[in-house]
Amino acid sequence: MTAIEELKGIVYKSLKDLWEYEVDQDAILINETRSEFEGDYTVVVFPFTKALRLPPPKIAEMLGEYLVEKENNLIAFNVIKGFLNLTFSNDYWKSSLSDINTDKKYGFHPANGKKVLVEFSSPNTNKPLHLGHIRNILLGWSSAQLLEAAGYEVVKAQIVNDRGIAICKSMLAYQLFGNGTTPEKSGTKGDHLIGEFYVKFETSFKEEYAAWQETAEGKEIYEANKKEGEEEVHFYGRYKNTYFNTYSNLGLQAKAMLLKWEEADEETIALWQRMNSWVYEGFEQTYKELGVHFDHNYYESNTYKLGKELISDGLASGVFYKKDDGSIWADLEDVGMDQKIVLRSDGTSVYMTQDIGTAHIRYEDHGCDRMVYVVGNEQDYHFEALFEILKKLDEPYAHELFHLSYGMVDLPTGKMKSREGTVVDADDLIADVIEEARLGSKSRGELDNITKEEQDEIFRKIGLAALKYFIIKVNPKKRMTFDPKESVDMQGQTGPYIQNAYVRIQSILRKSENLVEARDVDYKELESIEIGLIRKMEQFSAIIEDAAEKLDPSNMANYCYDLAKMYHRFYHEFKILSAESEEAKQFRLKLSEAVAQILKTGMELLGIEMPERM
RNA sequence: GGUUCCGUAGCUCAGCUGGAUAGAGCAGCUCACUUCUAAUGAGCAGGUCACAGGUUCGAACCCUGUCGGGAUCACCA
Repeated sequence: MTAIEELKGIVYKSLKDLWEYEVDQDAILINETRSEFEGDYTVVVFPFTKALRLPPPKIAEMLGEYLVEKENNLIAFNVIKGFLNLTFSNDYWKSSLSDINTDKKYGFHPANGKKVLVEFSSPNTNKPLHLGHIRNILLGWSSAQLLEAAGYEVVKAQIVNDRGIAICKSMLAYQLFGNGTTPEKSGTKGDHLIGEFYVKFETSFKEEYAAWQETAEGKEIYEANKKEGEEEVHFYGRYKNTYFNTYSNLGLQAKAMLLKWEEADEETIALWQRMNSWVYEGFEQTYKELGVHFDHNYYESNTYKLGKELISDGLASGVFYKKDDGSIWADLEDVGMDQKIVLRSDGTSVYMTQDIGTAHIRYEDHGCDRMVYVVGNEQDYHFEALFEILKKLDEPYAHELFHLSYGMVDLPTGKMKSREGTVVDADDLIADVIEEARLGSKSRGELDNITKEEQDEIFRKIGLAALKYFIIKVNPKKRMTFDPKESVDMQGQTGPYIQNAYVRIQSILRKSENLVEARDVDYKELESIEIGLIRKMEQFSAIIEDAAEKLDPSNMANYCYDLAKMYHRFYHEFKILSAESEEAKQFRLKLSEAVAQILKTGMELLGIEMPERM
């Protein structure tokens, strides 16, 4: 229970005692008192005026008197208009600080007996991870951590899109141009190697298409199918898919390969497994660098058939209907959407088919009360439809599904486009920020007398903190601009800034000894910033709850920054080891220790590690 | 065009279920290291919260409309 919640209960009871007024709990609003006023917490009494038929200042005055008289922890109040500012006793703050010091899991919520599955990352196996995946992974990971801290049992899952035409393109290009190379032979990370062949396919296809456009057949098609006044460039751009499916030699081969794959052709499967295994090795390395892992991997190649059974069940029970051409559809018009295809006329599965099957099997595997899908907002409509379909299918978990929909990541130069080669590669980005951290640290010389291994570990922590914080601090649902220059910044509102507050505290704690419990320290006159820090820390639990509930880690990121900022200011203004008295020193050491603890646990929930020095 | 998300300082972002004079960082200009880590702190400057109405004691926040931007509306994922 947080201080504010506790206070709410007291106000509720007081209103009843004083005026026999049973207020709606939600109507009680309590904030931290703004710094320009005297007091710690502020009760807003405007909402009570109507029921009590008294002017706001009068209510505040009476309530204030009553509270101060009744509550030992409250020692003073003042009223400004409809705001009742309450001041707490020093003993209260010291005891609150001790509560933090003695509970390593301060702010974490007890288990609530519910299980939630969080799906994130969900890569395709035909190319390496990029900046967009990083936002996804960081959001998924930190949301999972926050949910766990909020009392849930959490399963972290990814669905690997390991089959389909895309991977066949890479496979074909490898057969045609690969000369039997491997990650070892080429010295290229597995996922990057496969990505190269994917690109190779695309460029070859483009050449083939361009040549075809010059042929008699190409011209003929253009003349016959162009729209009124349509230029060649525009027409051929639009026609690309049709060309791939009907005329392209490479397209034909890729599709043949997909067919062979579906027929479980031995040679094709062997190649597919071999190439995918390279990709997984590559992904694994990137995940490790990012400090994330999964409890359960699902593979599209294993689950895509499961959906089909559910579709035929749904067809039998009238949830779906079949068109004349054999394709199967869901009618969602009763919930304000349109018709959605769930199975192609040739009986092969679409994205939706697979997702229906995956949701089902996950529930069978884990019995989750909830499932969270971390997927970009370009798929908002798809998930809305999926959730509706699962409801119609009467799936038991269907009402507890959430799409953590996040905005695209733009570059200062505009959108990331793989076709234009403006995609920021995840591994490159990680290497860059670590290098930047190394340069910054070297110029400071603070780490000169520790081993190279220890240094490297610290550079990694600092660099990744910069990168991760830069992305996580932004509200997930917002589209964000990723400026590579700013992402390696280590000053101001950044990960390293927060780490620095922690490191400063560790440095002090290394030089101190014999810490005494804060509540036993005979320290009388707490500074307002000292109280401010404790007040801030008291919110930690509420921030965890809020961030978990809203699936919004940026909440926690901003909180950690606020706390670090306040500590930096405190650090500058007051001496700790050479404080004016032994009592002040003891108190401030405990205060610093608590701040370090909250910063560390808070940042860990975001997947950001703290170095002991920097 | 339908649906949906967004619009806050030059730039990147906070701003709680509506609460006191809208906050940070970056960039710019000052200042503070013989001192517990200056990856820091203090200060200056910077705003028609896209616009117009409405709801109310009170609106950046809620409602309606307008303008601007993104996404989506595939037998793609």
